Amino acid sequence: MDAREQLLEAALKVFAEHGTRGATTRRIAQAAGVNEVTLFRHFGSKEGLLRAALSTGPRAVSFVDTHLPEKPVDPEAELTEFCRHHHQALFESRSIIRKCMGEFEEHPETTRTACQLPVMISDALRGYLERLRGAGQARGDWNPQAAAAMLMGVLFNDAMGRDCMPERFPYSERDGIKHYVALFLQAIGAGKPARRATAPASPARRPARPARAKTTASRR
Amino acid sequence: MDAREQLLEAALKVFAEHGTRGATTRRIAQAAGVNEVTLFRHFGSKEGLLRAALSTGPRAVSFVDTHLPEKPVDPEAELTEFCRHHHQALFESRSIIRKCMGEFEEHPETTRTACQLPVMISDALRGYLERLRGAGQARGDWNPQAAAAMLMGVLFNDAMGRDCMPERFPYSERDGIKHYVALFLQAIGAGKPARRATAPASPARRPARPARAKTTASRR
DNA sequence: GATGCATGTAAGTAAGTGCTTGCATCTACG
DNA sequence: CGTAGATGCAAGCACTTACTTACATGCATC
Repeated sequence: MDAREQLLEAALKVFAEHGTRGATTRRIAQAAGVNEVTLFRHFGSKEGLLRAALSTGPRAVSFVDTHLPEKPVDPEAELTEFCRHHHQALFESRSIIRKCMGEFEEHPETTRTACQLPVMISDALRGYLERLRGAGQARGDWNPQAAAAMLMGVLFNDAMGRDCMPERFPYSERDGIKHYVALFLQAIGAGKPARRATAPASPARRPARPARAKTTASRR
Repeated sequence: MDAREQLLEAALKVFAEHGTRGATTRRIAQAAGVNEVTLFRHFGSKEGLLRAALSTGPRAVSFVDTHLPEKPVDPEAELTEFCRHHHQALFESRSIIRKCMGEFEEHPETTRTACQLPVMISDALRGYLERLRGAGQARGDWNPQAAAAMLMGVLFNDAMGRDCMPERFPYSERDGIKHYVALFLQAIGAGKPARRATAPASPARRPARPARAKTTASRR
């Protein structure tokens, strides 16, 4: 309603499509349905508007809540939940993320602020993985930071590549996450124990794993 | 030497720094040490120059050789080799890759051609993983496409994020790859079997694994 | 020495860009 | 009613950008 809000919203949208250089004041004003002069009256300059839009927008779009519990109970369910939310957030903001990445060389400071969020999420995931292993729900001497990078890496890769190279992601978003989580659980030694797949041998018992609070739904 | 070559080289460099819109003909000509008019005489238009530069440049920079053998022998060594090369290629071209990604919405066709390479590499990796499992060197019912996405995802994530969010990658490039490969081997059921994590005991012999053609260097 | 070819130089054009100015209009509120 | 503040509108300004034109220069080859 308010011209100011409309401008912020339009700025974000035009920026996502055309980047800083392509987001001309004329284009933004038109997208906002507002006179170009009003833009300068409110924000002083194009740079001011973009800064305002980028500092408020993505903060609202994304979220600090990682959906990872303090005390791990059901790693598969919890990681799936995390992946779904994180992937969705990435996919929704993919245009803006790509633009920010592309402008890293020219506007490092803008990109830096945009990077704070993934850094925080990565930290949260790393902490969760450490707790998981501490509680004996995962085994191995893997590096938690690298493991976090691995999971967030696939999600990022999927969210960024799904639209521009669909051949690489023939499965649905939902199935993809299932596959990623299953692989990841194996990687951190928290996967399903007995697995006869191709070469069955002895389904050796796996060490203590606390009883599930709530079971996960899917299991193929 | 040749003005044409200098222009192509300069175009690629300026594009990597400023993107399509920021790569002005003046800037490119100056970077090439050539008169601006010469640019138009050779390539007709800025678009023509950029197209020529982008179609020759990255093809030379990257490589189709994935370093993955037809017959898997030593998965750890082979995947490490693959990761090193792929990561290095990604990291070296990170500026151009970021720019292309950022311009996907505006120039989908350009981005599409840039995407052909990762698609091919992904296919090669998927094939390798299938062969690996077929030969009994990996176990589990994981999805090969998703597994390929997982490994390429971390590499991509690392190569793109290492400079703009170093907090997320506190380890060296080399160590990172070691961690990723170790995690990945576990994920696809090709990791080291016995693993007492924090408390090492007997360096128990590992079960049948075909004799190494060439041994890998490091082993932590 | 003459011809042709690649390049440099100078100038200019039309369009777009960020931003400003001056003035008219509308609306809310005393 | 009157006034103040927010907005629209038209025009313009200084600058950049892609691209063109016209002409001069160097260099190799016949």
